Amino acid sequence: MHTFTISQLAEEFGITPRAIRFYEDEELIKPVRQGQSRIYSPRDRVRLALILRGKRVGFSLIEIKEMLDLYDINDGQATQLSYAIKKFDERISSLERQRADIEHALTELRQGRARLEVILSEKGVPSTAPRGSEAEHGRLIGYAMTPSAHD
Amino acid sequence: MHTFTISQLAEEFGITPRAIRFYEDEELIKPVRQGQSRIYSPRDRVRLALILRGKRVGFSLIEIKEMLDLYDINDGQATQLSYAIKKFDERISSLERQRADIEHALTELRQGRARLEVILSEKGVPSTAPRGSEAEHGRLIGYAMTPSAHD
DNA sequence: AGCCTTCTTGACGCTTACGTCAACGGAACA
DNA sequence: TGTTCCGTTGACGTAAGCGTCAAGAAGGCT
Repeated sequence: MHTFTISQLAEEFGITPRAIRFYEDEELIKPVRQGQSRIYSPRDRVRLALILRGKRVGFSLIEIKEMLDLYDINDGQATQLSYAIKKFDERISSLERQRADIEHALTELRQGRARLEVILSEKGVPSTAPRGSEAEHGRLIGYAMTPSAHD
Repeated sequence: MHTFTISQLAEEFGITPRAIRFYEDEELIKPVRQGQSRIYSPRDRVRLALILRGKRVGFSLIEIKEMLDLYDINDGQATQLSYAIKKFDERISSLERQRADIEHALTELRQGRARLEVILSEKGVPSTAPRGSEAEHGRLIGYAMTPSAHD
């Protein structure tokens, strides 16, 4: 079966071996040992990909560990399963909210960009190609924005 | 005009005064002073909301500060405007990617949840109401997942 | 045998985003 | 006047997520 060294994975994912060892310290991966060297299986590689994806969407390593542990459950008791489902639901809600936040931020950024384009072209320098919608005048986003972002 | 104290804003947004003062140290907000006390305007309040939204979507305080500074530009030079547009584009790309990651994660979480439901009901305990799609058998996500999450 | 490269295990350092005292300053109220 | 609440400014502490040496083992090349 195909295996990987730590630096192979590090290069493939654009991280350092140090980071990967750290994930092992935190018990997110457990590669087998050949002598004292670490040997990573395809399964370990997938876990690493999941770790990095988790990080990108804003999870802490501890949260990622919890989720990976949940992924590994396939013989749990009913109570454990219910707990897992609850965890998943929490995670889903959190992510849905994060997605909504990102939509908001994207809308604002696109408007801001359009506004900048207008100012720029008004100065007689039609440079960068426009990317989104039309723009209006007035101040850049800012105070007009609806402060709907409470917790 | 309506103003706010630090603890009013802290309570409204579910954070501590300490955090708000920290944002001031990092120059993300600049409330006026009445004697030695801080007085927050509605504008400051909106900035605070933007800071928290930025945090939720994974930006660092420094990045948030940069963006807030960009929002404040309305008389910049052409070169500065171009730079700002570039920054916006980078931000937009980053956010679009993050959104895609979240979509992936959500899909996987929903599948995982469905799988857990199946296992649970097979055990004869039809408890929680299903939330999304159908489910299949086999291992929970895990190794079967396409490791497409590279950088 | 000597050297290079890649791996290992500590161990300390650093940044971010605050928490947590400590000590003090005013307004308000009995 | 004393106490009780806000508020303030340091200053130090902390958790997360690694970076960065340091020092050594282990294999391969010449």
